Amino acid sequence: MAPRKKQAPDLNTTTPVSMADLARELGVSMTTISRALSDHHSIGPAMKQKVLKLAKKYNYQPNRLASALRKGKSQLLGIVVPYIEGRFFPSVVHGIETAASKAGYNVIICQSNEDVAQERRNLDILLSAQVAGILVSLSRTTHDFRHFEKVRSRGLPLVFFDRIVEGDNVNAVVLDDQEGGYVSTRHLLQQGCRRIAHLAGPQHLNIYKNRRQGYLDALREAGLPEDESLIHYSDMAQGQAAEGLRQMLTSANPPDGVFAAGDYAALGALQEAHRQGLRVPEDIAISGFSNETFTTVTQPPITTIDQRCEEMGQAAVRLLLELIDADGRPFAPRQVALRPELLVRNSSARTETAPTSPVRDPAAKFMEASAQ
Amino acid sequence: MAPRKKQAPDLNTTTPVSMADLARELGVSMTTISRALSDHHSIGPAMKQKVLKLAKKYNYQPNRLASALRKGKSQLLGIVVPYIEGRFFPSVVHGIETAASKAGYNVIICQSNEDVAQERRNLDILLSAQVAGILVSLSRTTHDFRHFEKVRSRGLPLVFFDRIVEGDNVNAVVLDDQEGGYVSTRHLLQQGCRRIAHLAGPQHLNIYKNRRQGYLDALREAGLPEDESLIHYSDMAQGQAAEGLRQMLTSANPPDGVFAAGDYAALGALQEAHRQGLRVPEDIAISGFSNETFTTVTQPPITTIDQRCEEMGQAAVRLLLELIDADGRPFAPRQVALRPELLVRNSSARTETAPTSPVRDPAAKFMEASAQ
DNA sequence: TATGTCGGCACAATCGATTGTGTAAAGTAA
DNA sequence: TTACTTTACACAATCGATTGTGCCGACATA
Repeated sequence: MAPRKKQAPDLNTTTPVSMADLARELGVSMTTISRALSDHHSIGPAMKQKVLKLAKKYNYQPNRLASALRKGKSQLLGIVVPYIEGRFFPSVVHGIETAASKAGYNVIICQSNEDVAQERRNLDILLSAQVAGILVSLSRTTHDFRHFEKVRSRGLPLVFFDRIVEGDNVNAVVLDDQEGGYVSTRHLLQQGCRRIAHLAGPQHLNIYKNRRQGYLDALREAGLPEDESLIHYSDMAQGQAAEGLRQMLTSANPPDGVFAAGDYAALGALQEAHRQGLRVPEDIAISGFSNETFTTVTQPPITTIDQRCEEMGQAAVRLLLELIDADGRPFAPRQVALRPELLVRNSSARTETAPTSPVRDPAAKFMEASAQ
Repeated sequence: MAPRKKQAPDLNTTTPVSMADLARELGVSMTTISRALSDHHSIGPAMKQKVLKLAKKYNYQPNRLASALRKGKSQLLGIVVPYIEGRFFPSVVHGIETAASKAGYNVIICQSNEDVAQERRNLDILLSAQVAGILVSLSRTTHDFRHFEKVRSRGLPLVFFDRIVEGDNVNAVVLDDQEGGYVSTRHLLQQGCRRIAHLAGPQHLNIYKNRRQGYLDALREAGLPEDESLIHYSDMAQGQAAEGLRQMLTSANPPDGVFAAGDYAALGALQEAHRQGLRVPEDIAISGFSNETFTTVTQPPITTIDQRCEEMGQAAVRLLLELIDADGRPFAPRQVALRPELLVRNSSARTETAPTSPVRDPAAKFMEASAQ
């Protein structure tokens, strides 16, 4: 029935030592061991020392399962992301894991693969794993949010990041996309651009809508008119963006700057500009969005917006830990908006004295380690 | 003492239903519930139906902690990687998570940050979390492997991937780097190159040593001499590689092809070739290694070797699951070497009829979703 | 009818750690 | 010295699920 204790089943495998083993060895109760290890006041210093020493000697490792079962809470955080690929999500996960482990938590990670059903299953799994909190970035197919009600009804801390449930009764961390569009466009204006095109993304997605709004804000602030003929809508693919720019360049009054809502679109624009024999940034300045790795290796490197991936992960964990610490006490939901960071590179820097890009080159870290 | 049951502590939070609740409701023992849910033969079909129905009605979720505690094994796999950044590790993790969840396991992920001490701590954490198995890619600073002995002594399945402990008494999955160097070089030969330079990496790292060996194998097979003046050693940074190629191009007998052991080096070579006014691939063909995202967006796109990141993750999980299923029974350690995949792109494809690159463009998947 | 077999379910121990309460002995105050 | 507090530890229940064994009734066999 019970696995035989202290008896190697096969070869030289060892069963880990438990508190009971320590207690037996010292001739005290398990209570004493447990409290000594957690530095409880009701245990004398002498006894504490003895226990600590023995634990070290036997290399005692507490069984987290047992502890979590008894306490009703594990030291695990759950993450649900659409996928772990590309540049964005891995970086956020990196930030999450780093912040979590610093706080003594470990993370169990799930992918929804952009599928609501799997997102639902993932939540169930995390619930049954008794995680202490959950971090979620929604799948694209999630339009019904009832499965999160189950999490809330358990009183389990829940924080959304990047792809969030809109509303002010949720805890969430996002990038301020509007600000990103604004600073990008303002930068192009500062470089002397007066007719700035915008390669816009699908407007039913908030991120693209907000980036466009930021673009418009900057134009208005500069006293420039909103000109729909300078805005090209696409799904942000390289080729489509290039085609969009090509059309605008044939007009009587072509643009002298491009704010692309995504780096692939910016790349398409850059290639199209080259095809048209335009100099970048002298004839046309270009900026993108997302700080994809390749933006540093194009000729010229592309000015872009860094999305603060790691900071987003860290901020999400901070918020989640606050919720955990609140432990069910009333907590006013909070939405955090991270300030995007403009990385000025040569695709837009016309003046020698243009602010140089801070060292946040995502590639730098891996150049010498390109083979992992 | 015990958290009050069935009593909302605060607002409208609910405690999950347990087997005991179901048992009470049906007036049967917990044994019956447990066995009915696990389809045990000693439970009648009628009772099974009743239990299943009630479980569904109350949305019963088994407490995995309790189950794992009792059974001594959880449904969790542990991953230890140096970091979750760049292109390689996230993709492998993606493959791991996908394969694991398909098999009913979830993964808890740890970063060593290239630090042995943290790698050690991570192992301890995973042990105390009672994971069913561990997947490891070594940190760069790991030269002492004793901490893995603890894992083995617990009889816990252990599989290394990519950065492995050398030897034939470990289970491991790697890319066949030598094969990668071989097929790359052979491809360049097929394109008509006769003086192929090699931008090599640090030879104390196995991956670079093996890539170089594959390069030499292909040359020998083609009856070409080994020429050290055509090999430039560096740490694979873009600038260093460019400088290396520049020197070779000034020689009396310049190369007409370049096999770079890394994509950043290949990029440096490409840029240098352009600076020298050379046409790529007509005057000089270039191929890289790793299939970094940017290789598809350069002009021309760079031929490279895909490292089968996802397949590596999946293969590692398959091996780990075999070990888990073996459950301590003798198992002959196995080392799996994945066949690299050559992606022919225009930096090396001289003929129109050159084999076109299969659709494994890492960027394609995210082009339309560049904003995550 | 007596014995044997099997299906169907309950008892109770168990995994390992936590914790409210009980209870001695030691220390302090009056 | 008596009463009271503090110190230091043990008892035992508990978290929720699993499982070897025992038991009872039903049915089959001789």
